[in-house]
Amino acid sequence: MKALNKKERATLSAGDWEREALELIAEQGVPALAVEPLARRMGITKGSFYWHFSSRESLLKQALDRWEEHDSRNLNKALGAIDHPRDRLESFFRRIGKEKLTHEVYSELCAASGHPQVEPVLERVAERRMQHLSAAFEELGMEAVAARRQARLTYSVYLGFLQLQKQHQTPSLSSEEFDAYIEHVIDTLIPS
Amino acid sequence: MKALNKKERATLSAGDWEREALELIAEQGVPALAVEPLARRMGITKGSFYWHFSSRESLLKQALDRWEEHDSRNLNKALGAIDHPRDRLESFFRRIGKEKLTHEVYSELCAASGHPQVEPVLERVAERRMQHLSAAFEELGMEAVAARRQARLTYSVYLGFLQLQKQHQTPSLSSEEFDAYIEHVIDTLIPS
DNA sequence: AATATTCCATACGCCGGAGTATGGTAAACA
DNA sequence: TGTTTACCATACTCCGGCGTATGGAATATT
Repeated sequence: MKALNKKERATLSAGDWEREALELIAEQGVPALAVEPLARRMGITKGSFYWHFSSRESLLKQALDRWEEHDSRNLNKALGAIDHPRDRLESFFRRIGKEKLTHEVYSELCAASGHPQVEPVLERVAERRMQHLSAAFEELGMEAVAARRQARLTYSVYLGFLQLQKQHQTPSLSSEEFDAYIEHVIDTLIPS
Repeated sequence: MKALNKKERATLSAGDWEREALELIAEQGVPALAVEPLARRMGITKGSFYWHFSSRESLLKQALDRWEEHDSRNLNKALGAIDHPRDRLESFFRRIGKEKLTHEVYSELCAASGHPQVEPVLERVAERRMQHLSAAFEELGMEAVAARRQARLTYSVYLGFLQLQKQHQTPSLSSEEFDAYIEHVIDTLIPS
């Protein structure tokens, strides 16, 4: 009865709030991140929240920081281990299916790209990722400028896919049509 | 003094409200579409609004209808006149620079793709446009399934470009780099 | 054991937008 | 000219989120 597993903590930490905030963002978007609804969702009141955070803004900032760092580490871990650049690029697309929460959050952040807190995060993340893509294309023998263009194009495809996914206009992630599409995308964008 | 040009109408119509609503959406997004701010922006009070519309929801519906129809006519007018499918596809991308308001609205609609009123509009519009693209690719000799895939890919590039544009991570529309990028996109996506 | 600190609940005031009610004014109409 | 009718202003109520204040319970500290 008094055993506190990590689901029924006796007390909450700031990290708990941040994690829940990210889940809420993933589900309902940045504008839906409100203190009282979030508290209700956690079965608690905002009296707790304002002990851990000074404002809604500060929660958003912390949560975004956490997400960005997590995403950054993820990018290096996933792509840093792959030697051949072609495999790295391929993995970039195939990984859309995995890391669901992270991608959902990113998708919602894109939808809130006007928000002053969100904007700089989006810029840095996109820049980092395109840098990775660009480097891979250079390793495949492309000129710097051409590689950068190809990286932008490739990243656009990724962003467009996320958008179509939110509109339910994309084949199911577990269908053969999805695999065929990915195949097609890779063939089109990645030089052999 | 009593000459009523179309800027200083003696009285407002529902259409006026819809047009202003679309401009506001283009500037600040769907969530920013609120009755009182919109009224203030028009130098009037909401007493007028609730005479023309029953609710905020109904304004949004009407405005979206207007936009969708305008966009649909636009699509046919712009692409229907072009004979060769390659030119048609090329024009599809080059037209991003023109029709600024329409594209800005669309961009904001994409950002609000979760909204129940917006969702069906987005679905229909994307479907219509991809249909056009798909048809053009078929005319260029592709199989139906392949053309459809290529259309989805092409449209994803378009959507991704809009997203990057909102994040200010795209070359200026009037730069040579922009032209070069478009060129690159066309070369990559459109079979010669 | 007494005190202090940590964490949370409750109750407030403030603000901004939605929608309603009611009244006013000017143009159209009879 | 008197009276509708169309259009708009003003003044409300209601609601939901933000942030504050204050008090209570549990845990740690001395």
